[in-house]
Amino acid sequence: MSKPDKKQAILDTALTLFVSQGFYATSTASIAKKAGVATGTLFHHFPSKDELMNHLFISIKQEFADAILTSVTDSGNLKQDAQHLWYAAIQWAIENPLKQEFFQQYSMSPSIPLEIREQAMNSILSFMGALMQKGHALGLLADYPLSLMQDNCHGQFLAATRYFLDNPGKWQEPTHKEASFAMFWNAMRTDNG
Amino acid sequence: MSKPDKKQAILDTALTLFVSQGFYATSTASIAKKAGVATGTLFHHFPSKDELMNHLFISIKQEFADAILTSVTDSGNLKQDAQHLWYAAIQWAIENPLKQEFFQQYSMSPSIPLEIREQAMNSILSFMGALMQKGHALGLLADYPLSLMQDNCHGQFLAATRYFLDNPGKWQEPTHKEASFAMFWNAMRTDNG
Amino acid sequence: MSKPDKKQAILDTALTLFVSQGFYATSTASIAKKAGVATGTLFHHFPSKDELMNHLFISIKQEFADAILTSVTDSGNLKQDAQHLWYAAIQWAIENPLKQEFFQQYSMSPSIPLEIREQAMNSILSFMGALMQKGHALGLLADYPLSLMQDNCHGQFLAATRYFLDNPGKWQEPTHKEASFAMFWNAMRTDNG
Amino acid sequence: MSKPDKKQAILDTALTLFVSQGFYATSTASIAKKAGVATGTLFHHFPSKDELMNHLFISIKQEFADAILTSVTDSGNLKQDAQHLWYAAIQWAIENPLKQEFFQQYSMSPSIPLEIREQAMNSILSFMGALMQKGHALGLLADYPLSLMQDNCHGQFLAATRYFLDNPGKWQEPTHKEASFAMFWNAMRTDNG
DNA sequence: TATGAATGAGCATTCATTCAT
DNA sequence: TATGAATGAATGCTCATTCAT
Repeated sequence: MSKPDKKQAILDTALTLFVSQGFYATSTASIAKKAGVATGTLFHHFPSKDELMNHLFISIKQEFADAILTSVTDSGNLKQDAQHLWYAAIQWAIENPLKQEFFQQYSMSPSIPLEIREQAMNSILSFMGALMQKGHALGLLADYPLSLMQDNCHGQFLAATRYFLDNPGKWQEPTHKEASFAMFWNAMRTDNG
Repeated sequence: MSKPDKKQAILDTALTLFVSQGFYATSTASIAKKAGVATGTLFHHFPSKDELMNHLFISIKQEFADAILTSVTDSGNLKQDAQHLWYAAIQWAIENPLKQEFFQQYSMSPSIPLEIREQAMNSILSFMGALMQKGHALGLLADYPLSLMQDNCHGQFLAATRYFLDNPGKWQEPTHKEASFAMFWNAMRTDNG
Repeated sequence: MSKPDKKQAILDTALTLFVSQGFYATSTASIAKKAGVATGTLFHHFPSKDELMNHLFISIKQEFADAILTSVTDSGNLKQDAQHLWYAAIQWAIENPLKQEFFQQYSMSPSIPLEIREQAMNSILSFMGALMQKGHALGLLADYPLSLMQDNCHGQFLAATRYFLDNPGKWQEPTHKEASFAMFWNAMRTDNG
Repeated sequence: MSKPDKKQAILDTALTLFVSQGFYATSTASIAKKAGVATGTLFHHFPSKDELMNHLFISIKQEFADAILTSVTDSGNLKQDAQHLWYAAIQWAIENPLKQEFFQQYSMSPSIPLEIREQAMNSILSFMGALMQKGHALGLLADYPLSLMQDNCHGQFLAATRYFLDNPGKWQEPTHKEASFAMFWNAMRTDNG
């Protein structure tokens, strides 16, 4: 308690402020102040404001990836596995609203170098890609171009989390929860799926 | 008479620079210089950099809304009408890549006041809402919560344009074009749809 | 009425704004706007903002000088003549509060070139000087250094108008009115005065 | 340890430049440059140019108030005490010509918020008020309205310092020095005074 | 590791003034 | 005489970053 890990305090504060005010509207001085450290301290831990941002982006993406990877199941029923994953992903978003908001805001923003953003996306999407190919092979998923499907998948995920973030409580209602997965699954399945 | 229309030059340049460098990384001086006007001229036409941004956002949204409204058909076949609209929307995005990119970047960005963003979104989404209710009534569209469907719709649209913008040429290939609509439609249809 | 003399409108507006906001805080654009003319029009009538200010300063001083000169009497009783003048001067200030305020603010301000200010002061003070010498000669006024007396005179005048401007209504009360002259006169008189 | 006291350098330079060029004609850049610090340093110590000005105004007023309060005597002879004070006040002005000039220029200027100016004036004038009431009680001072007397007092003080500042050397001449007090005293005394 | 005063390039914005109509 | 769009130098202020302690 006497040493509340200043580095972590900086990261937490930066996350909050970047989300609520935007990257450019948040000065390093304000982060330091709100985190209870001196301005110089921020630069001891992160070489620059940009690096702080990148660090945040990468570690949040990693946290998310870890969370859903843990939830991967292999029941032999692809649809059930997909549903399990879909729910786990949205669950994470709802439990980590700040981080999800961060993701929504900065996944497409020029505030983060394209290289970093792509790296983060790929590690998640490639994982989805594997699942899709499995679905193709089983004849459960339609034979659409793979990367189109990935982008669609990502788009639906962002839309769903946006919806449940903006309408807290709806996630508890099975109607809404199940509808979100139904749309996701129907978009890609074949008539067999 | 010569009407060099400096105001339009400023808007065009701002659009290009905001998209390629981001809002904050683009100085008003650089906009003026590239547009061939004096710095003061920018502020003669727009009270502030923020207002210039808002003006851009609102007018581009309007342009888009106008473009798809023109494409509305009523053939008696809802699916065909929806397809027509879907293609028209993506067509517009492909023909106006800069404006579409602008939309992708700033639809969720704190660089634009929430109020302005919501206003822009609503005018488009409410229009989709009407179509969906019609689909519900005809038993063609699944009975999911309306605003969840709207968000999903928007998410798929963003994903599709992202895909076709990043992969120019794919739009010419019927496979991709049709697949994009198929996913969109299947996400929402009933077994009758 | 159809031609409300734009030049005069500019002067009137400038006076009001210079007094209420200060010279530097008043833009030529705001003067023009409030006067109901175009920005260019101001510069047709006055070569520059500074010249407009100088014009204002000189003409107001002239107006004041004219007003008190008109009130000069020669009753053979110097004290009565002085009182008459003192009352006339303060009366003018009370009837022209905007112009008096202008004087208070700019008589010492670097917003107006020293040369202009001195010229304006001298024409009034030299007139006072003549009166004082007369008083000396008659043995009614003390034999203090002349320019010290002039400065004192000016200082008391500014203080008195400040007081009556800040406390409107007091001028109607003989106690206050007479006290103001009494102080003025007693400051300079001899025991015979 | 070397303590270059940059803050003081900024204050000193600002005082000099505000007096010689005026507040608006003095850029923050020029203050910083002449003070030998970076532009940012000025804003590190003062949140804005206006606050720098206010700080200057308030601290100079305080310095003056301190100086004359130190000179207060109570000999039992009110006139002598008043003379002592009058001389001390003018003495301070002559020893601090820059600060006195600053006072003359900005005591009535809209460059400083009315609130700040009044606060500064009151702390000094209320002190004078106490003396005057004592004079009334003793029958030495005329029974004029108190605030009229205060304003008169202030006006004579400004006029006197103006005179001795513009005519350096005269302060050494007893004639002038004594005349300045005589006018001041006679303006307010009764025949007993 | 931590501090915070100091830096100075960079930015949005203002505004007196000009000039083609 | 009147207009108001256009100009661009000048200004107050911000902020990421450095460094002596």
